[in-house]
Amino acid sequence: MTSTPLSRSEAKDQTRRRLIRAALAILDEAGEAGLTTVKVAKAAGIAQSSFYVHFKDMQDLLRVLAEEGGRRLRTSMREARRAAREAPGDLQRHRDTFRIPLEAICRHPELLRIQLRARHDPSSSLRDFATESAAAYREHHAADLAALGYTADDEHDRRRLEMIADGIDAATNALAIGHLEGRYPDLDEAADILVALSRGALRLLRSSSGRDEGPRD
Amino acid sequence: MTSTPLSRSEAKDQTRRRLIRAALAILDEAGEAGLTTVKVAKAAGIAQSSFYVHFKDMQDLLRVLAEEGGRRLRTSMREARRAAREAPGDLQRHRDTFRIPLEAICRHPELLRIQLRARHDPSSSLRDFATESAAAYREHHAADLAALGYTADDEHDRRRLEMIADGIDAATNALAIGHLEGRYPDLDEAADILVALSRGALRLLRSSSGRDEGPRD
DNA sequence: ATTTTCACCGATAGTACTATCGGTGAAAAT
DNA sequence: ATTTTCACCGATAGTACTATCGGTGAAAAT
Repeated sequence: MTSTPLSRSEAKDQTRRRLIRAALAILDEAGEAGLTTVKVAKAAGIAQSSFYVHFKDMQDLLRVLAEEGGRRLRTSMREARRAAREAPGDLQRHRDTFRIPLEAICRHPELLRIQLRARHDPSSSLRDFATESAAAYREHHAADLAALGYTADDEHDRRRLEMIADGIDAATNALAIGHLEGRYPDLDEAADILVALSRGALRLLRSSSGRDEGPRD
Repeated sequence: MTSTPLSRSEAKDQTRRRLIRAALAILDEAGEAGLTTVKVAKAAGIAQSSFYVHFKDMQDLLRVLAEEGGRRLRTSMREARRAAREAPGDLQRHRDTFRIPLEAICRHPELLRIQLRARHDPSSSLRDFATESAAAYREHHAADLAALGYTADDEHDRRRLEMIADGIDAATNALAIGHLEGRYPDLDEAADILVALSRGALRLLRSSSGRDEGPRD
């Protein structure tokens, strides 16, 4: 009701944000194939041709979405890891290590869905982004494990760490999606499963490392 | 050079198979968005309009591909489980339980890729098929675990079994894809990781079941 | 031998979308 | 007060694809 008189650049910026928000929603609901300048512009309340005032073409918008989404996800995950480090007990800490990423995914499920889809779609403009994003997350997870004291001495060990990180990440995504689909109502249960999975894998590393300096889990 | 004179129906059947084969290849290379009657017909060596002699529309072809792919995957997996049951030793048996599905995936990677893609793509005609397929595989895996003697008495236990199956399946897919991408050259290493992951999870079940009749792993 | 069937063809109308262009009015600059 | 800028508009040419239609010749049926 209190209509603020917007400057021209403020108004343009608002329109741009409306376009991005509309695009994310359409991407989530209709997929990349359903994302057209017609739909995005209409959902944002402007003419189709005005789309080009804000973006060079659809590819350009997708690039922006990828950056935006990547930034959001990275922020979520960074917070998750920080929170996990600061958590109190040992079991609770370990559980939180998985619970918090699960929650981060569930907070913006469309970002994961869009990434998972693009990851295996050769026609997707977001494919490279999704691939790099998955690699970064996997390698970061592996580095975390190495930092916890698990062996990463030679090529073979490092590859094992990476495979474990990869497997756990995939399981995390699968359980988060199951939760979103209503199959696993309790995220704590899901976190417990992930704790158990990772314990099994880490036991493998410790037992084969020869020296027993691996951390308690 | 010895040209067999084909009957009309034989020739039609060959054309149909060429269309299906071409469609699978295009689907794998260009995604569902790149799958058009123009490309499929051209790749199969017929006129675009002749596509409609064999299929009502693209949707119809996709339905056939889904059935075909599902049949192939089910056959692969059934063989895998049978072979795993018949394998000799205990460790080797357990490793094979995972190695064989990994190999099955790597034999027809396009089927997995197509399924993974469709699974999260709301615009995909194959989405329902992919969802059902994933559910069937997950539930079958969970039933296998239950048959091995792990508790599945109440709702909670059954859900845990399903989550474990879900997580392991996701990890299996992730490692198979990593292998195909050249990151994990040795499938045995990947199988070992999966064995370790599943051991951790199954330990969880046994320890909480109260009774110690769970199988050795 | 004659007729019928049908897999395939080229042409084409219809649909959906992209991206450009000239115009407009209000904000911003002068 | 006047000029310039520019976010947005409607119209439209261009592109890619779908799906139908009438025609053709060889296989199949009679």
